[in-house]
Amino acid sequence: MKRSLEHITYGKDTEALAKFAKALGHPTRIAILKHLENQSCCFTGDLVDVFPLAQSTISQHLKELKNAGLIQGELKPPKIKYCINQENWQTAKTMFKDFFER
Amino acid sequence: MKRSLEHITYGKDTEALAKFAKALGHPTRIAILKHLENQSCCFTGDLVDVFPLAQSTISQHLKELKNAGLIQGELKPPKIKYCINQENWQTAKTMFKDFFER
DNA sequence: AAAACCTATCGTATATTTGCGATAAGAAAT
DNA sequence: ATTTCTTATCGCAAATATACGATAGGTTTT
Repeated sequence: MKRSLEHITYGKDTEALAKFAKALGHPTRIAILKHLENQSCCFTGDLVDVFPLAQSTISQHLKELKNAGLIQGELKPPKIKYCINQENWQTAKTMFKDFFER
Repeated sequence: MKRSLEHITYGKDTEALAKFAKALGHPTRIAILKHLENQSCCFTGDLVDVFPLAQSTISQHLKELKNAGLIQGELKPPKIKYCINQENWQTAKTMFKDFFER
């Protein structure tokens, strides 16, 4: 890349929406979230059993969802319970809604 | 990648939602769509003037949005008028809404 | 203390995305 | 017919994403 351009920035809302969308832009992550919607919460191991993916791969997807703020992990030794981050979930919901409503 | 796994497939809706989300997962594409929402339609050249990106880059983003079905191009020689694809827009809107509603 | 269990992280390989300039392709105007 | 205008596509380079196995880190159990 010859990105000499000084890193274009957009409005805060534009960046935020793109970030959420990016996190949702992989079928595995959608599936994980749908699973979380049903269970409300679950452990990493549960997902490893459900999906034909390596444990490290699942962990990586969870990390991205966490970075995007869509989920959060609660230490439940020796496991980690992942839940949907309600606050950010609502934010994302509203942002998508407003975006599509025009 | 050692993707020996025979290409995991998910439910149709999961794949479709991920595809929409992926297309939305870049700030430039969000910005383009927001622009289209205001103007309802516009030409490639308009966008080249608005964004500090090469014409080829804009064209590529438009291509991805078109592939995702979010926009459509109408031949208006010698230009091409891009508009939001109303039908798919509604589909996407509903899919995101249903996804976030739980 | 050692073993077992669960999850994150590292290192690596490959695929995809993003961006650019250059060029091609099409129609309109001269 | 040539030039001009507009957009798409090609070829390339760099960054990012995706996936895996191996390993590390932390707790609990034995």
